[in-house]
Amino acid sequence: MQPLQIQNSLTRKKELFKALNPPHVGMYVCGPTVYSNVHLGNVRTFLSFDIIYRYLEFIGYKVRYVRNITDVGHLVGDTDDGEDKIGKMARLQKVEPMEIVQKYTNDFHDVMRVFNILPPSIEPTATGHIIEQISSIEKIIENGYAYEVNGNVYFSVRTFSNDYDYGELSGRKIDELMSNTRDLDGQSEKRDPLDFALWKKADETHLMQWPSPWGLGFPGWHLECSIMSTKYLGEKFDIHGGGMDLKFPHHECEIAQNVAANKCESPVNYWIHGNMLTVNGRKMAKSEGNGFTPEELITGNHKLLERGYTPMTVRFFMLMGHYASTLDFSNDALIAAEKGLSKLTKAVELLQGLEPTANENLDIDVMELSNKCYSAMNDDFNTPVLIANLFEGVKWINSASDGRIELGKDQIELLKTLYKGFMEDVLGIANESMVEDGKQGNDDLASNLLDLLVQLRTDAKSNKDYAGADRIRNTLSELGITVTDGKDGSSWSHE
RNA sequence: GGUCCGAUGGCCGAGCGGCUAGGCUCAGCUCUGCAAAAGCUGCUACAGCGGUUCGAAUCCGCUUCGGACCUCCA
Repeated sequence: MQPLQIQNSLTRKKELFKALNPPHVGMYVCGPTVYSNVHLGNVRTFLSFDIIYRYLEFIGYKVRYVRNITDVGHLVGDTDDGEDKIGKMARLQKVEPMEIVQKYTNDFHDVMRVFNILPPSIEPTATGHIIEQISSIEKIIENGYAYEVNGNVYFSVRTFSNDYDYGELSGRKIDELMSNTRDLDGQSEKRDPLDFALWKKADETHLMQWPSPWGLGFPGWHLECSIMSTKYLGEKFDIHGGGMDLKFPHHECEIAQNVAANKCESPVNYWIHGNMLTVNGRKMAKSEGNGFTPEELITGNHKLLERGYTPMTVRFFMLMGHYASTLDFSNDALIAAEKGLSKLTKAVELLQGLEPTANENLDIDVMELSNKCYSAMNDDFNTPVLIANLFEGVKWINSASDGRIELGKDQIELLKTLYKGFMEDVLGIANESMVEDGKQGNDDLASNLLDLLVQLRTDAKSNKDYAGADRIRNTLSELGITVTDGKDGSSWSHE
């Protein structure tokens, strides 16, 4: 097994990864609240954990990857008296809450597929685990860390912090939190402003409600993740991930709930937080109005976009930065990524047709490059360094293809293994034409015609009819077909 | 106000005590009928000011600027 180092948010240190029960790994990632379309910032987080999932599998772990769908309990606004997000959308659109849930779950899945983000092993929903949440609340009350008021149940942060460490993940001190608590309305029921809701009473108008020992109501937002991670991964598991913005209070509350319910130690060994996607230096967020959807990005139909970009370009762009750093979105950066990706994929295509020479090239050490690729990923999933390494190999492939250097059979085979493994399996860079081009099937005729045109142009060239040759190339170029002369003749490609 | 991050060449973005990633852009060259592609070469940067060290983009302090969290957010 590779010596994998992970930056652990809990300890704020880079640590050697040790699975609790190798080769099995349990990983939980906070999924979306399905009340609206996901935007690109959301995609970045799920992409980051897609890479982590892929790499763990790649180096031989069997990962049970749980990523939830939040379909109830996430409230709108500042206080615990806010409306449920799903319920609000249902009311506004005059549909059933479950229609909202279904619609945006579908959208989420579509987006994940377009970006080649793998589905998790289990994708549980909050509404599917109401019973478990209720029994967990009962346990927390029984253990003395929660109390009921008028059909609402609150977690007592103060009581909990007398026995355990509240704030270990986010580095908060409970007294500082106290002094910084804002004065909000609607918190009179709570014994302490820091307390948070485990169960909320539903009034008659509330669209989503379930019976409970405390009357009709619905579960608090933080609870579902505690429940579902425990249910599918156990009281103690390996990795918990999510966006940086969930660290506090969401993840902190999750830990507290787990500990309070099970009287156990900290439930997660490695916490991993993905950083934000920014626009002009500011976090992309719905509230900022600077977020855009994957569809807007692909079509280019947005005021911040000069034109559209393919999903793979976006995926590659995001992987050129480290998951734990903020990444700033810009047209220039996307264009750079687009060109870089094209260079990389072309080289990989060339690699497939490379003819080996009799002897290995002693100046080129493919094994060393391969080791460098592993090292990069072992160092906290450093995809930018991995990509830099992959570009090293691109030079060899292109040079070999141009006949400037020679590569032996073993070297070519090793390169193929390397690019298949790291490009496809780890980075998840799929062949774009295969992903987007469903219409390729009926292109046989066009393809044959193009071959003919390129042949005609080659004939023209050998007759030194350069004007004719250029006319064919220019006309095709206007149609989006690029004709390229190589040492083995001319070829065409379609953007 | 509190807590915590960050400031790297024309742009994006790694590195986090010595060995000066990578991509994109730009310029020159090679190849080519011309292009394109590819290859080679060049543009040799680490916010500012102090300090520690034989040696600092990397460690420490201060200053300036930016951001995140503290409230829903991936």
